[in-house]
Amino acid sequence: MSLATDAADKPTLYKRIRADIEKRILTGEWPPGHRIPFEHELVARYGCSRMTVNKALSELAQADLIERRRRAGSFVRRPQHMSAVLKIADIRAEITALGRAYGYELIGRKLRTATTADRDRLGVRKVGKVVAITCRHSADKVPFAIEDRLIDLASVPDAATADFSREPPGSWLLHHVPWTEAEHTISAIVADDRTADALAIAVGAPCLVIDRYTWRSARTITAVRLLYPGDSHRLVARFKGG
Amino acid sequence: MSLATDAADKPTLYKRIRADIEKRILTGEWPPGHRIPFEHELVARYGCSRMTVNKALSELAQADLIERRRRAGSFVRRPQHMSAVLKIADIRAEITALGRAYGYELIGRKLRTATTADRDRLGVRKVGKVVAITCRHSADKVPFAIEDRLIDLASVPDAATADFSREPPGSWLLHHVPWTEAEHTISAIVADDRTADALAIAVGAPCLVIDRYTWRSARTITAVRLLYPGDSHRLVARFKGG
DNA sequence: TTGACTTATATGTCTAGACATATAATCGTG
DNA sequence: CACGATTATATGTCTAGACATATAAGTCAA
Repeated sequence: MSLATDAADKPTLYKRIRADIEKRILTGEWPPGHRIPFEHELVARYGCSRMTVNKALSELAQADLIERRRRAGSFVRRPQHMSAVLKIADIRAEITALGRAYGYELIGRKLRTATTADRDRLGVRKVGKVVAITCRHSADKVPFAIEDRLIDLASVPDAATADFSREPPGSWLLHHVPWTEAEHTISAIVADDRTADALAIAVGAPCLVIDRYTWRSARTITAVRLLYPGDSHRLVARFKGG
Repeated sequence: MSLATDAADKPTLYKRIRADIEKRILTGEWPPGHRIPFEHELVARYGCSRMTVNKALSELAQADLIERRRRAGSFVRRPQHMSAVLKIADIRAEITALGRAYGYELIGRKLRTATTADRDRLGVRKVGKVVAITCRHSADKVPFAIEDRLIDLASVPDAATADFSREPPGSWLLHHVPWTEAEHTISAIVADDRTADALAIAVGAPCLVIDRYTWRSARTITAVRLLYPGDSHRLVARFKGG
């Protein structure tokens, strides 16, 4: 055993190996495309078993920092695309996290057989029932966002009887319905009369729009459009890359 | 040695174990907070060694689907926050991927000692040199985005001599400078005179704004503001969760 | 030159153990 | 009952092997 570089291993060995390699990649010492030492070389360098270096390299591969190719070796991945993790919290959580008082108001709720427009929006072909909800979220009594949502009752039957007059549909869905995939589209618009009125902003003021579609295994659950005052709301996405 | 459920293991064993557990979580059979069987129970169920189930569980933990607690067991994580992966590609790649002709035009480039405003924007305290660049990206001759960028020369000395009259600074940086972290802020504004003119849109039209700050190990590299016509540009974020 | 076959090799997966360590649960004591 | 000490236990890490498998590289014949 006798480690080549044992230097008081506070963290565990495989973590040190992983950190060592990560550092060289992130500093640019090992640029994209560079071949990382073979497992047997790292085994010799760190004086450990192959399973240990394998664990370190596997985690780096899972994090997309390196690419492993049989017989060829492991290589530093090139910064494929700048991808960012956008945290889109439940609105209530978002507001309370800011230390502001959360307010919620149900504006409208309709249970109806899906219209052509509804089916188009949800991306379903079968005719079925849907719940359409419009509501307003506020922070310290100031309008924060307008939510316009459609829920497919074929996927979420419980939504027909859920009480959305007190609990926002977003929170209810997040806690009652498991989802597997979703898609956001972010765009900007200017407020028309109705929007301006609902958000208590001027007509022609900028608004940030988030359209979100949520599925559970290829089955649409809900489609929602969130409207935020564009000058006061910001989406923040932090990310890491190589 | 004699699998309890061996059923023609096309994928490898640990992958099947991982997929089995993942499925139960995603279908809601094991809701957030549910305790996953102990490793020794899974060892008995699948008739394999502990390292194999450990690998499956470790990957699920790395993917944030479960949480592991010593002595207590492994638990399904509650859907903490809806986090989305926002792919923000290099603009040139984004446009060519749409099958449109990419156009680039350098509007202004200045090398100067950082002003107070520059230092504030880059988040640096020391006085140093910066490069300020303004340029326009277009798709099929139509203005697509206006880029307003500041590069810290202390972090990226090569940027002083790089030729940004032909290559967009975003592409150049992505291919020449490794980065470790970045932050995006997305908001909406309405076009003022200068913006409207540069994007060939009407004054008062909505614009999507992306402010991006990029660092390499706590050191600011660049700050950029991208302005898109809000009605024609959309940011798409797909994501998966539990 | 090209295509088909062979070989060497790096990674992929797995085993049957081991000791370390954090911590939930229990037990004892003031 | 409250609180500190003890114990049991599940995960965390690691080893020294093994065989599987994809594939880069080399070999040879058409």
